[in-house]
Amino acid sequence: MRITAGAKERTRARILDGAARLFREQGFEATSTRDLARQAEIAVGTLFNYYPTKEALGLTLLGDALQRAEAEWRKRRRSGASLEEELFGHIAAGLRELRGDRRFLGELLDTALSPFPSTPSGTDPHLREGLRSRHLSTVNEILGDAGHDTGASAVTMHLYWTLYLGVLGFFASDDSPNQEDSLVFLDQALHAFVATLTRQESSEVQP
Amino acid sequence: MRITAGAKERTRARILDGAARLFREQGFEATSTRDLARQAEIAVGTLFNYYPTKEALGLTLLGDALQRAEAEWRKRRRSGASLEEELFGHIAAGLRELRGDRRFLGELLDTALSPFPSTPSGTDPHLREGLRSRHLSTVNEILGDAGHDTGASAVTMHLYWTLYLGVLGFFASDDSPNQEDSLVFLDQALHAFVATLTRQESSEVQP
DNA sequence: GGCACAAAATGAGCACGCTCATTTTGTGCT
DNA sequence: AGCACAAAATGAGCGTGCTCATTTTGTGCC
Repeated sequence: MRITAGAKERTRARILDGAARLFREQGFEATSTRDLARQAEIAVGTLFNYYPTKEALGLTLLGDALQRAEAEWRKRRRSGASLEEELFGHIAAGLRELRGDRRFLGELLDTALSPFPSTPSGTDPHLREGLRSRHLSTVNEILGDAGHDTGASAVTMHLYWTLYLGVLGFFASDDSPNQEDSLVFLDQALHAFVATLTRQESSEVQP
Repeated sequence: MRITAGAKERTRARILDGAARLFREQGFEATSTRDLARQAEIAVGTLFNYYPTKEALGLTLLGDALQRAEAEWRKRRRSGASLEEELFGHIAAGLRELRGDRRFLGELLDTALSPFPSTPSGTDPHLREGLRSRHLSTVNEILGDAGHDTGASAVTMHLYWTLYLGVLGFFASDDSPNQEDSLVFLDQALHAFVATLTRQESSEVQP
């Protein structure tokens, strides 16, 4: 049972590594679950014993990358930055980490990361919601540090998430050598967000 | 040949009507192409002679609705409104028209209407780009009427489109009886857009 | 009516993501 | 070693969206 557990971990790693390779090389749609199974040297059925859907596998890869990015960002974080600069730093760290996965990031954005829980189809809501809430809780932390309301209204956080996904989408399709356009877009999106945020709060106080 | 052309139009109408019914009743994903063919009393192959993909059929339905909405909006339009009010009126007209299609609108947003031309998979880019450019050209018209730069930067228009899709997504998942929440979100999104727009333009003039 | 011929309709068949009844494997006990 | 038994692996098979070689239909001409 002990040794078996180790073997399971090794299989899981083989799946993850193989999927990362294939998704990067061929894209998400172009990689079939049969391909993924062959690459990990297992049967299709086994693949689905480890990850409930192909999408879940893709989202796991992205989620891992974003988690590494956040850890890195927390290490390098310095105090004294403005709200916009803080948000910029956090998001930019994520983009840096996702650089190699740009291609299939774009494909997953369209199918799996819609801003709203509407999608009645496949998409495991756990992973998507996990990504979303992990990101938003860090954003709330940043807002709090900058002296803003934490737990801003649901509508406001939806607006943030919409803009964040827009940034990711732009990033995924940005052909400029150093993703400079993405950073311009990010800057613009953040300004838009902060502008409405401050308007919300000032109109809250005076009736 | 004359009579045949009429028959083709009638078949096309049967497909469209049937699809509208089924998509509304069961949703987009839950309606199979076999269902669509049966409803129109044709074979699957024939269905694909009329529309290249199931998605194209869905997008045609949405596009038609938006076109009706725009015509209606132009009729009722009154001069003297602010930029934000104008944009609000235009978008709200679209939402009104799409009210009955909210359900499958949400499903299509996720798969077919991504803000960027990244999607390498199926999705006929013609229809998506058609929807996008038709909407954006009206927005540019409104911007021009309000004395702003027409043909704003690509980045700015991407920001607009991101926000617009966010509004549609929110709308599609808004359970409030009169979509009041959607209008709140729309208002907030538009304020965000106009705030960055005016910042862009003021920083353009003074170096 | 019969013929020629393009346009349109057809449905068997493909690859896909995913399922699930069956088989194989690894372990503890005797 | 042999047995019992749960956990894991397996791949044939299902319902998708979509294709394409073949058949059917509608028309103009004799």
